[in-house]
Amino acid sequence: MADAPRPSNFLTEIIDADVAAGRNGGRVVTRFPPEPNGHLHLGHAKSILLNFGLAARYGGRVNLRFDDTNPATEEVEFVEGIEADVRWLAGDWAALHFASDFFERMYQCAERLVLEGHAYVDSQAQEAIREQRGAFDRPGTNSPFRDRPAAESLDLFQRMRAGQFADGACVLRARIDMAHPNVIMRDPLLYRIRKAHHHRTGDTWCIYPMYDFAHPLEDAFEGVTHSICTLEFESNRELYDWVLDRLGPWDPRPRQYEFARLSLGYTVLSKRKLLQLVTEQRVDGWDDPRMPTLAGMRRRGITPEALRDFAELIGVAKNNSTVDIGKFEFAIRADLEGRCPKAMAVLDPLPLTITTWPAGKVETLELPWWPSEPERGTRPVPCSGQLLVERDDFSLDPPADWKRLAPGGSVRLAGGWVVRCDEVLRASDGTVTGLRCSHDPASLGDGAGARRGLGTIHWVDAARSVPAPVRLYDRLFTAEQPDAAPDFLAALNPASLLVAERARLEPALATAAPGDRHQFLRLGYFIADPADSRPGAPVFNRTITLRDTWSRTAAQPTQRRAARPRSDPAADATLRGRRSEARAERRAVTPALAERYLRYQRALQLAEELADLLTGDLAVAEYFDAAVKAHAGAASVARWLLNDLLGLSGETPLAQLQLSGTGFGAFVALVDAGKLTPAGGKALLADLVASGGEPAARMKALGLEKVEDAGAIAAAVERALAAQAAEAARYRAGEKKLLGVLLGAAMREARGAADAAAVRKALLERLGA
RNA sequence: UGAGGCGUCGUCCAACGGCAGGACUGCGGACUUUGGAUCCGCGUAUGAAGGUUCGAAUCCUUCCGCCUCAGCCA
Repeated sequence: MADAPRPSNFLTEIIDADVAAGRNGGRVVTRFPPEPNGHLHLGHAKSILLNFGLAARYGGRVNLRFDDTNPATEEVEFVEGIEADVRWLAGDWAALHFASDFFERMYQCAERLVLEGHAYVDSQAQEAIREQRGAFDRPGTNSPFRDRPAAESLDLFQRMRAGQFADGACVLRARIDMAHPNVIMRDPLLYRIRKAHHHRTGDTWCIYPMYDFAHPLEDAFEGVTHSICTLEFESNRELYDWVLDRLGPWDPRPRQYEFARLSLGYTVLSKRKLLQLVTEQRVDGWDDPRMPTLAGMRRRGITPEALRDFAELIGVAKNNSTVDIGKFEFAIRADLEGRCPKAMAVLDPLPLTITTWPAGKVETLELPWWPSEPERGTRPVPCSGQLLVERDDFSLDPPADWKRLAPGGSVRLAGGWVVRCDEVLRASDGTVTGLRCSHDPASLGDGAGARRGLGTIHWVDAARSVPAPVRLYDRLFTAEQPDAAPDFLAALNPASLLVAERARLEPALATAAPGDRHQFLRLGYFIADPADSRPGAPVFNRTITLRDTWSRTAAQPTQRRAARPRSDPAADATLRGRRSEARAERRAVTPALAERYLRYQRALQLAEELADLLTGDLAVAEYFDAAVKAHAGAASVARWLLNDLLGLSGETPLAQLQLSGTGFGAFVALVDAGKLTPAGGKALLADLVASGGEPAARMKALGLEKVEDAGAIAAAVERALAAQAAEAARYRAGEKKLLGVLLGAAMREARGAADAAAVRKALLERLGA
């Protein structure tokens, strides 16, 4: 399993491309960068596994780095906890780093920024800086200190370091652009004064770098190639690149990528809320088995392997999504099923007397730890005429499909005999206090008296079982989305921890070592509590119940959710687009565009929509003009430009393309003259955009000239059918939807140069349709 | 409102112009000395509209919806 190929995702695609391109010399270095201000949880597990997994997959390295740039909230206790958690989950890292180890280098980088005019010391108060930042739709304003001489900023910055200013008196800011559309880029803070004791550097520093300055530098110092973080840092990437671009050169030059953080049903995964649960004592500490922390899950009995399987199950993408908790539970059960020996315990005992049992007789059954694989060993299980069974397994008034004990009914004792309930003992208040049963001595063992349809229940011997508390953990929240409510504590499950104080274990479980796991037959998976359990005085935690198809039929969660909000087509049709409006506004202030907008419609006879699309940007309009000058077919020039060229050019402005407007016009002329098929046209255009050249010459060089020769088309069809023999057979057998595949293959054989209708006709004839 | 990102079965993830697939859940069945496990079967999903194309989840346009950003937190 460990060697199974990990599924690919958008990150592996990026890295595949990087490795193929030889970027960073083919190296792959990742990092997991926690801030030591809390304990790791399941969300971090996804990130850890991702970073460790990527490093392993590409033969690279992964570092553990503590992002300890804020002395106010960070503690050594968390450093130690996090190291233990990461090691438990993912094993060893290549190198251990602390951001604080880089403080001197970061400071030198900051001085360089100041010297080169990219940063300045701002002596304003926090409130002034905040007000000057502007808003999403309103540019900010410059600080009065923005243009103070570099030498003055440098002196101030050095005095900040020397401790000559109080907290908040001044800050170091990047000089970028207070009107930047990305608010993050409006002269962000780089350093602040914080006269606090740091858990590693003590009182050496009184200025500390901000995340946006420190993080890219830490990555660069460590030689990280792929810096993977969560989606909310997308806006910060621009600043990440800004910092590195001004302080390089770097080798490797790190790049930041973002993925969607994990969100899980019936669970909260936010440090703040988890901390609140702990401080308000809603749970018993960070390692309470109900907590989604690594420490809690470890104590709950969940294994690192289960977590790895889960991470693989949910994948990695950029969609914000909430994973069904059932998926998590599936991963846990699947893992535990394979590793837990099975034994018996009774949580809520009900005495059962076997009236037909010889008085005083005690028999010892050798029962397999793994019923389906008896060769893996057995344990002795004592049995007498006085047993204990689960109270839930008896019903005075059973439903029709009841398979357990009921008055007059029979059931098999797991690993033992079939018993029949002859008499029910009840207290004066009606409570059932015991059962009297008769047993069939011939029903023990394989095949002997086997009876179909009989239920099986677990049991322990009354005198020879051992009492032990068993903690029954359940979901911490009753709402699937606790975060959705104003107060997530309202969704706390009052029954998330129930203790079975009267539980009895079969003797073999009494000596379990802390951390030992077992399946308790029919009840679930349990672990001897790593902290509180002792051999001889066991305490068990329930990791998870068994899948239960019987009880779940009672309370059925509704499968169908509220329909996704749909857009209203009628409204869509009548609404004018914002982008369209933006283009109209640009035309209103740009006569050159307005003039073209009208001319395209009148002189060139273009539809209004096309004219609109072409006149939102002067560069596009000019490119179009040049093309039309070279080839008068305005409508098809417009169509090819808008539908194909814009897609192919991507981020590159048209003016910077290898293919000039004139060349593009020449290209469209070829298409319009019928020298090229549309498919061939697309292939040629892609080539021209990628590598330039003269259209007609490239067309000939690439062999894209339209093929009309029937013989050539027939040959292409033959080659396609030969290559797709299996699909062709399936098509002939009736899978008509495969025509597309066969046609596609034939078109490719003809390099897109053949007329599609002709190929289709030839193909259908050849297939005997 | 400015910028950035994301929309595919109930849920999560694939499909990179050519057969919309896998996993979870649910349902049904087989088997069973765990109502477990195992095995088999069952799918009304591409947010909407328009365009390009022989062919669109995928390319273009427009609209709709959701998420993130205005800490001297990370």
